[in-house]
Amino acid sequence: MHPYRTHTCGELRAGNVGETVRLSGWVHRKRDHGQLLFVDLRDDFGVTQVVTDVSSELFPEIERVRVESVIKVTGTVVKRSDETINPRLPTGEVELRMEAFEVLSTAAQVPLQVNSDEDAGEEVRLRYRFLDLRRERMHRNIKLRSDVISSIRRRMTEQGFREFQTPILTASSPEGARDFLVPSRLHAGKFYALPQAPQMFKQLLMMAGFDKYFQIAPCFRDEASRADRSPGEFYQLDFEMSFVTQDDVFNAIEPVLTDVFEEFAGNRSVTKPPYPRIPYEEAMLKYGTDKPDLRNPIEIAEATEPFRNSGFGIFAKAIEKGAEIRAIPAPGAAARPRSFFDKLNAWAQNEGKPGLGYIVFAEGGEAKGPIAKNLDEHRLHMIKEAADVGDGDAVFFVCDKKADAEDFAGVVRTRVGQELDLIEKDTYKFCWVVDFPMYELDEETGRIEFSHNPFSMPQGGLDALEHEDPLAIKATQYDIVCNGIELSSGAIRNHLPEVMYRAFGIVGYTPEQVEERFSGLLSALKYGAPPHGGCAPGIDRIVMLLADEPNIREIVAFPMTQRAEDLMMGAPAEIPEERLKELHLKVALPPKRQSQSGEGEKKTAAGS
RNA sequence: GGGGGUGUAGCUCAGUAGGUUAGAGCGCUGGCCUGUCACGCCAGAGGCCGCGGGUUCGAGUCCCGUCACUCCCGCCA
Repeated sequence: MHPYRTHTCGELRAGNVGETVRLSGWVHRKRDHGQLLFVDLRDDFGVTQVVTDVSSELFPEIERVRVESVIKVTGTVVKRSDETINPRLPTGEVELRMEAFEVLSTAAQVPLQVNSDEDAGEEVRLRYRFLDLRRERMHRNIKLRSDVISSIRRRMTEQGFREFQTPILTASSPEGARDFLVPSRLHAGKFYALPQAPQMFKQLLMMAGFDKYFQIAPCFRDEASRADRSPGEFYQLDFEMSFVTQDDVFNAIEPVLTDVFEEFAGNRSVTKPPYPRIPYEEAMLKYGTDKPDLRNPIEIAEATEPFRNSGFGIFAKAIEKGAEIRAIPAPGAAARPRSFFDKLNAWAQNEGKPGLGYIVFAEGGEAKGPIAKNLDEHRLHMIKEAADVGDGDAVFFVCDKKADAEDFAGVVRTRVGQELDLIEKDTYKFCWVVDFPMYELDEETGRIEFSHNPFSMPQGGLDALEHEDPLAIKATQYDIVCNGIELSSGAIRNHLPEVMYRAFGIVGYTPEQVEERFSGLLSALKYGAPPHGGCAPGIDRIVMLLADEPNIREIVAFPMTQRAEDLMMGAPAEIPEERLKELHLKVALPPKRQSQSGEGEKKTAAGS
């Protein structure tokens, strides 16, 4: 017999009755009746009930075993009597009558209850992550993550993509987020950087003639975290393809995403290819964001004209000064009481806005509300047309400078959708946002900057860069959005050095500076580069959506805290003076923080 | 860098208007219990009320500072 187990804890069925078997696992729960004792034995695969009573000489011994200890049990599989079958357990038709047992590892009193759904504090969960991960929900999430990644790998390979590794120790990238730096022992005063993404390397693989690349790529960025953005590191399904148009990229990834989502979505529906493609400008107008949540059916409308020179002075004057009006339809809201509109108005004021104007189009055809009486029939009709509403609906209005009006209209759209319970449930709605602007104006400096990825191919190429208003030029760049969450950014890359020089010239780089900063990429472009493009959907966010978790830590096995500390391993940590010396480093702490590390606050699980 | 929330027993939380000895559930320890599956019943131990300062006759409670966890803004090409 195997020294640890003949079966797993999720395996035994009525068909095994009579067999002598051995199980190993954690003591999930104990029910001690004094003369009779049950142990729920748990492993990765399930739970099996073990039973013994006072007739066994081992009885006093197993009574003393604490939960979460690891034991091995040998015994006979017996059928449970009809009234003692547990239908909630796959193994619930049988139980293991204990004949021998051995404690393989004893557990101290646990700082969080593994066998309970009760929420535990974040700090305790992270400090004792190995216990937290034993709990059912986390265990399920991490297994889901593993399965999702396997499925993605298989599907990408089936699509003709080949998986590559790219360096972890690389050079600092001059654009974008803050890098994590690694000091070099061999090169005094020099540093490696951890990659923010394998962007350059995947492009270089294209230039090396590998047709289709992908990687479940670790990415490192030293930026602040959010609920949907883990501090420090995260993973992308990074892929790139040669000789492709934007449509080819979409056609390659859409079936992978839809199939992966359908595989793990349970009874939730998933957008089928082709996904809707929404130009950036349209997304900002209709949804007030560049990551529209299409589960919300409300579409914002432009409604400046009906208010121009109208009797509603506040809006009319603002329009004179360049403001625009956005109308947010509220289908069916005419039946709502006055308090509904007052509540939303108060909410808007709480958000720092002057208020939230509205018109109610009552069932009888009458237009009500503080704004309506200032507008004539014709203007009211124009609003109905623009916002595509009829009697029984209401419309909210936002009036501000274009960008601010768009932004807040988007917030109102979400809020109204929630209030009216219009958000579709149990569905994954994908779309592409396309035609991002290549450049934008920095409001503070008045200078033109890249608005997203500087290595995207500008639409219209060199000709557009030379002859068009930079702010009107679109990039061949696109985002995948699912349920209002940005999964990915991608682009058809700029593979032409002369276009690169020109594109960077517009934001003020001399050709020499471009040469200096991107020498690796540029030199590769000069020896025959295929037109290429790709994308990099975030693995963590995909798993988050599939696991239906609101926080990214719930689908990462060993996440750091919001302030990018690992409470279990105690990272980051100070290092001994000799190591600093070896690395040619001197630490110069800011004066204020110099001696704040004591206080016993840094204890780790291992040390306590 | 800025704003909000939280911090009380091993864990999750309650704690009234600033007033006697700070409570509950789970866990833990001991006792009883032969069909439970969140077993049940009885008893007990367990507290730097995050930390430091202040106001007050008196602070878990009010004020100031600080630390930790967290959410948001900035940031994330």
